Amino acid sequence: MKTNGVKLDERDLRIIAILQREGRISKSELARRVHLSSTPCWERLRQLEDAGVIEGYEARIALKPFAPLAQVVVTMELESHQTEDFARFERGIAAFPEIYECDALGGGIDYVLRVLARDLEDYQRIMDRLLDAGLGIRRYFTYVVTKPVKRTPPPVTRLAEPP
Amino acid sequence: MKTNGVKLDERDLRIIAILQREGRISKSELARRVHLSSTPCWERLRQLEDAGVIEGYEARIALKPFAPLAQVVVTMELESHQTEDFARFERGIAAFPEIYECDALGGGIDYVLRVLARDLEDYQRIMDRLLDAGLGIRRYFTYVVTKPVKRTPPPVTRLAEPP
DNA sequence: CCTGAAATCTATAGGTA
DNA sequence: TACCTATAGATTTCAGG
Repeated sequence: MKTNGVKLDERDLRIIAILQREGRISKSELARRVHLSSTPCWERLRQLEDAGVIEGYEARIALKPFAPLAQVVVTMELESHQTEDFARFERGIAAFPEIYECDALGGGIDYVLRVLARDLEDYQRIMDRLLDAGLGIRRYFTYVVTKPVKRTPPPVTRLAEPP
Repeated sequence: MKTNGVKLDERDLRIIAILQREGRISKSELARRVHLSSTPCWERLRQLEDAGVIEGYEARIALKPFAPLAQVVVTMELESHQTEDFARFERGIAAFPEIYECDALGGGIDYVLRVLARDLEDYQRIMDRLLDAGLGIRRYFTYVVTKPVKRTPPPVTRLAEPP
């Protein structure tokens, strides 16, 4: 994947903004929206995909039909902060499909994770397994999601706009 | 949107799992993968969309090409916890496109947000505007994302599997 | 960046178990 | 009800200007 030196012009940004919200729009409709005929639009799209700017496409699935469920935000602190400690932890959580998001943070918390479980008992079982996995976790805090409030695609195209 | 009383069988779950990772797969290829001819597969897909199980489709965009940028996780506590206080806050953040995720939490933190900014100065300007918006914010903590570690679609289909 | 056209896909009609 | 085949029309992809 090569993403350096990619020049994104207005049209590329518009293509990106549209696909962030309508990932399954037809290519001909997309071309219409950005005022191009289908070939050049298609070529831009292919380049954006090949360059890794567009990483992939995902269906967004409602959680409601899968209820009951527990969506949990977890903050974590490691015992020790050597490079290898972080690496071990990060390798470790890869093996937990229930942990579907994880970011390393600066500022007093080492990691924030998201866990999807059937209920809190299931969540606790997952965490017990995680703690038993020897990943050097010092402590963690559990916050159950009580209500999803807002969710949009990351507003990346704003970053390219004038302040 | 009606999502109650939706019965999801093995094939629906398989369709969902595939579309979570390959949102732009063609319907004929999808049918092949779930061992159906295109018509019944197409009908299932339409029902999943109409029932709101599939909420939409999104392109996943790499952040790297938009660097420099600052991705920030923010935890928030409100001054007061009446229904109207939460409602005002939630209405308020809707007006901030830079805040692209927000969940209400149980357990000592009221909300966790994600903010995408150009840099930390830009982030601070956004937070200043937010604090000036009169949303009843008592205090907040800032955690800069130093490294995205893991990200998969929410593993919803696991919820329907036997423990 | 365009046109044009073959290959492929989509959406529907009509039929079987 | 759930699946199948067949097919017209739309879309995608690519060659050539």
